[in-house]
Amino acid sequence: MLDAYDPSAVEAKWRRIWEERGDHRTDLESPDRPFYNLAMFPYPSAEGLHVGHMVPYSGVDIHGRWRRLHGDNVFQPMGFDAFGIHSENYALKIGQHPARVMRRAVTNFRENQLKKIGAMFDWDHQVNTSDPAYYHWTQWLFLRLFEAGLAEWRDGGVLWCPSCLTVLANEQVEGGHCERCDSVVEARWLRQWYLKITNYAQEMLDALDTLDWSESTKLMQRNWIGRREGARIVFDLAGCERTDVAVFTTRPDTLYGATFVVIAADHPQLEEFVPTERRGELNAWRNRLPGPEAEPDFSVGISLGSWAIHPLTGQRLPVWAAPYVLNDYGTGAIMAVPAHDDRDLAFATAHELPVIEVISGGGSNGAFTGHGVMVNSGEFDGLPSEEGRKRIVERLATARRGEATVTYRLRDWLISRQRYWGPPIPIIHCPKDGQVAVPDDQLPVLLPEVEDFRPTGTGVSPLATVEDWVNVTCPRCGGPARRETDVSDTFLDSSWYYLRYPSTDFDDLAFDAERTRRWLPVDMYIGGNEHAVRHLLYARFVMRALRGMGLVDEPEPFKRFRAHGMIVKDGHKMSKSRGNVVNPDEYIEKYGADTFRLYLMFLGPYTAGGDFRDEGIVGVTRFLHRVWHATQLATDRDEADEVRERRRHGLIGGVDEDIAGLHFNTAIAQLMAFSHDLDQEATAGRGRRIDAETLLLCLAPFAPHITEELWQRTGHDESVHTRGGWPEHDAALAARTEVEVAVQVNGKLRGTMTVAAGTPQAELRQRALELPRIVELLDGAEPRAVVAVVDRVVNVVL
RNA sequence: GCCCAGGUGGUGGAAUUGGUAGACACGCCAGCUUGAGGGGCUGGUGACCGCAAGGUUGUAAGGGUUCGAGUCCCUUCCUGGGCACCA
Repeated sequence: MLDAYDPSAVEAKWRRIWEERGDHRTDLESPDRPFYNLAMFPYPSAEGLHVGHMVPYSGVDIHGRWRRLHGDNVFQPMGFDAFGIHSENYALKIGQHPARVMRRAVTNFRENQLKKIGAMFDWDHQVNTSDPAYYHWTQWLFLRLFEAGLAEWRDGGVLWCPSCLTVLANEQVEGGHCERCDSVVEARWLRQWYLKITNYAQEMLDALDTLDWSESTKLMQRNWIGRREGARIVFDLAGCERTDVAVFTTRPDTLYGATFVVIAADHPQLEEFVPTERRGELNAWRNRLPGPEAEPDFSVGISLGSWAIHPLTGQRLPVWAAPYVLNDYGTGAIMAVPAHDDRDLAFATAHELPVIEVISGGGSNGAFTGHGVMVNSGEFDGLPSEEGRKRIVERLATARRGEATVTYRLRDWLISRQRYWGPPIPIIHCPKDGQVAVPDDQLPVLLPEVEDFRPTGTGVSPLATVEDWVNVTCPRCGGPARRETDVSDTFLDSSWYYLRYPSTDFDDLAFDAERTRRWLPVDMYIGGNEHAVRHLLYARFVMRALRGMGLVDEPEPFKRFRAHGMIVKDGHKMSKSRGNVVNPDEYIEKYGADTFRLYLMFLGPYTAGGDFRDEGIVGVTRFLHRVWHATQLATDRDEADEVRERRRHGLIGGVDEDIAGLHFNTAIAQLMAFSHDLDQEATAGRGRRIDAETLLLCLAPFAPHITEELWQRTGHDESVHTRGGWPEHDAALAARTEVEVAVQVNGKLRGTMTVAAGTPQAELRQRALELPRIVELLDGAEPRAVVAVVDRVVNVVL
C-alpha cells in the first residue's frame, strides 16, 4: 500500500537537500558547455511577488532545468533591482528609510517566495543594485561612458513630474502624464546628464536582424529607433538676425507646396528668428505657453515677422513659431506644406495661410498625404512624386541648399534624477576644471545616510543638502569643488547586471574578462515586453559602448530573447492599488509548488499570457497523484515492447520540442496523456519501469520536487536533475508504422481507413474506392478525380 | 489615426502550418466504488435532426482561391499590445 502524496513534506525535504548539497551552484570556471539562462530580475516591493511574476520564473526554470538535463552547464542567477523611484516612493509612503525597506523586501522575496517555487537559482551570485558592492561598478560604468565621450552634461528641455519631483525620461511619460503617478508633467529647462545612445541608432537597428528575439520585441525596437529617410533643406532668412534655417522633411517632393516655415517654440535660439524689436513680444508669448499636455493644439503659434526664402522659387514665406514643432526632432524647424500634412493644414486654417496642392489625387477633405502626380511644381510637374522626390533632392544638392538625410526618433538617454535612492553620479564640478570624474580608486561614491531623503522639488536632489558630502576638493586642481548631487536612472543599474552575475565573486572589478568571455552573451533571456524598448535598448547600448572600449568582445548582450505573456486578473494588470493581486504563497501552501508551477504553465501558451483563475487546478493535482501512483507501481522490465517504445519515444521527442519552443502547456498535455496510460498499465501490474523513468525525467523540469522524490523511491541514488540525464530519443522508434487516413467525398469526411505508414498514393486511391461506404456513395458513378495525400487523406471528387 | 498580434465548445486552450476541427484539462451527465466532504475509477459530452445506422451544420461576419480552408487572399466588426504634434 502506497503512502499518500504529501507535497509540503516532499518539497521541504528536497529544498533542504538541494541547498545542503549545493545542487544549484554552477561552476563558472568550467569551460564545459556554458549556458547562461537569464530571467529579468524583479524590483523588490512590499507587496511581494505575485502570480504575474511566478509565471515567467517558472518558465525560465523549466527551460534552465531542461538545458541542464541536456548536458549544459546552466547558470541561472537571480537578483534585485532595488534602487529607483518605485522603491523610494514606497519607502516615503510608509515613512521608513529605503535601505531598510529594501533589506526587508529582498529577504522576503528570496527566502519566502523565490526559494519556495523550487527554481534552481544560483544564490551565490545574487545581485542587488542598491548594494555599494554593485553600484560601485554602476558608477565605474558611468565613468567609462564619460571618458568615451558618451556621457554629456548639457541643457535640455526636460519633462518634470510635479508629484515625483524629478525629471522623467521620455519613455516615462505616457500621453503627457507621469507613468508612475499619473500627474500631468511639466516642461523644464535643466542641465542634465545624457548618455549618447543615438550614436548607436543605426548600428542597433541593423543588428536587430541578427538577433533571435521575439518578433514583437524587435518590431517595437525598430519603431522606437524610428529611422526616417528624408531631406535636410536650407531656407535663407530675411528680416532677422539669423541668415538661414534648415528643416527636415520626409517629403521633399512637396517642396513647392511649402507656404510657411515653423520653428519649434522651445528652440533655444528662437530669438534670432525675429526682428530685434519683437523679442520682448516673443518671450512674453513663450512664457504663456501651456505645458506638454496630452492633447496637442495645432492652432497655437505666433508669426515671427521674418521671411524664409524658398530655395527653388525664391518666394518669401512667412516664418512662424509653434509648439507643435518639436525642438528635439529633426532640425527643430519645418517647412509647412498644408495641402499634404494634416497638422500643417490645421495650422494654416487657423491662421489663414495659403494652401497649395502639389500632388494630385487628394479628395476634397483633409490633407492628401499619399503619393501621386506632381502639379504646381514648376519643371517637376507631371512626375510621379516618388520620382520627383529624388529629382528635387538632386536639384537642392547642386544648389547647395540641401541633401538627402536620415533622422531617428530615438533620443539621447537622460539619466539624471533629482532623487535620493540611486547611485550618485560620480562627477565633481570644479569652477576651474569643469566636470571632473571621481577617480576610480575613490569609488564607490557612497550614497550618504540622510535623515530626510524626500525630494526637494527645487530641481536638485536631496543630496545637495548634505554639505560635508557635497563639498570636496577637485581631483585635478585641488581647489574647492562640489559633487554632482543627482543620482542616476534605475535603468542604468539594470543596463549591465547580466555582466555582473558571473563575476560577483570579484570585488576589485566590474566583470572579469575571462568569465565574461565564457558566459556572454546570454544564451536565453526571458522577460516581459514592457521592457521591450527601454531596458533592452539600454542594455544593448551599454554592451556596444563597452565593446567600443575593448572591454567586452560581443556587441550584443542577449543572443536569444523571448517575451512571456502577461498574466492579468479580471482583465487588469495585477496591482495592490487595484486590489486584484493573486498571492502565490497561499497556492503553494495549499497545493505545493510543483502543482502550482504546472498549473501556471498549463493555463495557456507561455508567450501569450491571459487571465488568471484557479478553476482547473484540481486537474493538475489529479495528474501528480497519478504520477505518484503509476511510477511507483510500474516495475515491469519488458523493454522490448515495440508499441510502448513508440509511445515513449514520442513523449521524449514531443516534450523536448515543446520545451524548446516554450510551449509548456502542450508539453504538459502530453505528459498527462502518457501518465494516464502508464497508470492504467501499472494498476494492472504491467507498467514498465522504463516508462516510469522516462515520465519522471520528462516531467522533472516542470515538477522538480515530486520527480526527485519518486526518482529516489524507484531506486536511484543520483538526482533526477543530473546534468545530461535527458532520456535518449530515437525518432525512428517514435515513428508510426500504421496511420489512419481520412477518406472524403467532395471534401466531406465519409470514413477512415488504417494503412501502413507511407502507403503510396496509387494504393491509397484504390483502397479508398474499395471501401463499402464509398462504393455505396459512388453508386456506380466514375469519380472525376481522386486526390491522395500519403499518410493523410484521400478525397474522391464527383 | 498609424503599426503589430489575435478572435475556435459552457470554460482554459489544441490542431503536424493547406489535409479527420475541438488534443489535454476544467465543468457537466451517467455508471461503478457501501468512510454521507469540492474523494477515487470508467464512460459520455460542439450544435441540430434521428431509436439507430447515419445526416446536416460548425473555428467573429461576409466574399474569394482550392479536390480540400481554423490555417491563404480581400472587405468589415471586435479584443489586446505598441506608437501617437516625430514633419
